[in-house]
Amino acid sequence: MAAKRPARRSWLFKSEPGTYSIDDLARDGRTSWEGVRNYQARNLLRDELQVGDPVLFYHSSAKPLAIVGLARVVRSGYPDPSAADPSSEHHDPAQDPAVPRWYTVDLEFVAKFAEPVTRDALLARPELAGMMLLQRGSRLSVQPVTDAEWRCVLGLAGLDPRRL
DNA sequence: GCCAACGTTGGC
DNA sequence: GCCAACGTTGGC
Repeated sequence: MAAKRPARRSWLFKSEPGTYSIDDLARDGRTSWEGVRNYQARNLLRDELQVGDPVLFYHSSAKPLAIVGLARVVRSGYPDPSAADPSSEHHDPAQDPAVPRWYTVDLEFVAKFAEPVTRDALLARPELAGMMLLQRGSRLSVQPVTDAEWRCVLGLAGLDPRRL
């Protein structure tokens, strides 16, 4: 029997495009996802995200609200350097330097959708009714995405999930 | 700009 | 450990 490999999991990252957009990621090619200051998201970044995991990139507080492209995890969780940097707006003065409190991962640009998959389009799909992004009050900025949700979103984007 | 939802903080 | 106050997120 083949050795069991941990299942690859899919994720959704939220970002306000005025802060960091899919175009910024396309330009940079790769970025460190610094500044997450929520323990639930921190736990995912630190413990769950693995190199190679695919990521949906969502624009929040934007027009339109939409999933706008794809990224990939290229470095798994490591201590967020901005937390220990007094000059950073994300500096956490309460963090003990010896005990990192916040974590980040590195993302690589994969694709920008030809047309954004809008929140309205997502809401119109019955099979996405349970998607975390669409639950009221869901504020988590890093969210797990099921395989079925992933396939549905890529279908809405006009992409074949099997070819990625 | 409003406000619901939710997380964090701090007094007790 | 409870819980009220407060701050933030983010859709509308």
